[in-house]
Amino acid sequence: MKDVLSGVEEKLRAREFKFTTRRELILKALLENNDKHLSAEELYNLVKQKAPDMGLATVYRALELFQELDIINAIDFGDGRKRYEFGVEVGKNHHHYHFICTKCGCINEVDDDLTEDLESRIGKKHKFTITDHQLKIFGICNKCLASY
Amino acid sequence: MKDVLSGVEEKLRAREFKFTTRRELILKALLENNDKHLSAEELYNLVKQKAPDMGLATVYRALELFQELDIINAIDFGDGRKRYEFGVEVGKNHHHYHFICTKCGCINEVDDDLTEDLESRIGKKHKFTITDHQLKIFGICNKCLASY
DNA sequence: TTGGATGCAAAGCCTTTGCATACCT
DNA sequence: AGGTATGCAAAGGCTTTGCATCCAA
Repeated sequence: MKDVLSGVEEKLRAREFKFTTRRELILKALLENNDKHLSAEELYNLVKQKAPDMGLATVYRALELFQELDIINAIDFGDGRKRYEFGVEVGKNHHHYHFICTKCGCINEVDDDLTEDLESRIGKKHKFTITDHQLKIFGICNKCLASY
Repeated sequence: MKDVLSGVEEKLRAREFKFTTRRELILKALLENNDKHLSAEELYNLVKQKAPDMGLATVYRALELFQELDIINAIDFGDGRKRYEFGVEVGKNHHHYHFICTKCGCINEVDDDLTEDLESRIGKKHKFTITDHQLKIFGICNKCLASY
């Protein structure tokens, strides 16, 4: 976690952005909830507990900046808002996918090397220059299945 | 194309929805641009040429209905609006993915059986009940590569 | 000190909704 | 005839932006 923080700090400074208290708070909240795929507003509510005068716009601006620096990615799970997760460079397993229950809407992140060579095979076959991929699996989660 | 139209008509009638002229026009425009991943507004502009008094709300309502009947799927390519493509039941190759150029934003749909057994392997491994999947590949398209 | 960062409120953009009217069955 | 479908305009929800103020370097 410390590594990530100082890594981001470096990245910011390298492009003459400032490593402010607000940005650090936002980053920490993201780190502590890495698995939850927070939306901007959820993140805002979390950070507001530690900095009650935080503005929602600041959260949006920080998220935009972090995306630009390839620190986080935005994903749309179909609920009309963007959700965020850390990118490959920040220790996120590149080979994971999201299992989305179409019944209750829950999102499970799964690490699985089944997708490991998919990207390279696709790259070779089609001569694409691939930088990343994103896989969503839709279905019914075990909890919902059990409640039938 | 005729098959799809009458198939949808059946689906609508089965649930006591009406197969109206407007819905048919919208469906046809979707079919004729199957590969373009139209947004609601793009679709609206197309259909408006044939029915100038068409309202944007009608397009949205038709798209919502078609989704509910599993005729089309909504996808977010990161440009802040939903885009639509036909679902598996309407002749769409289940094993395709989208290649999205992070430089120019172009979207290429690729049919490729490399993903064919991925779903079933994941299903077996994790005991999920899978109904569908969605794969996005990000990178630089050939056109952008060439212009460096 | 100085330009970027932030809070607040307003504006933007895509999408949904209410209501009166028009249309399909 | 009766209820669904539609057009129009207003409202909603998420996100971005303008501006004055504040803060990191």
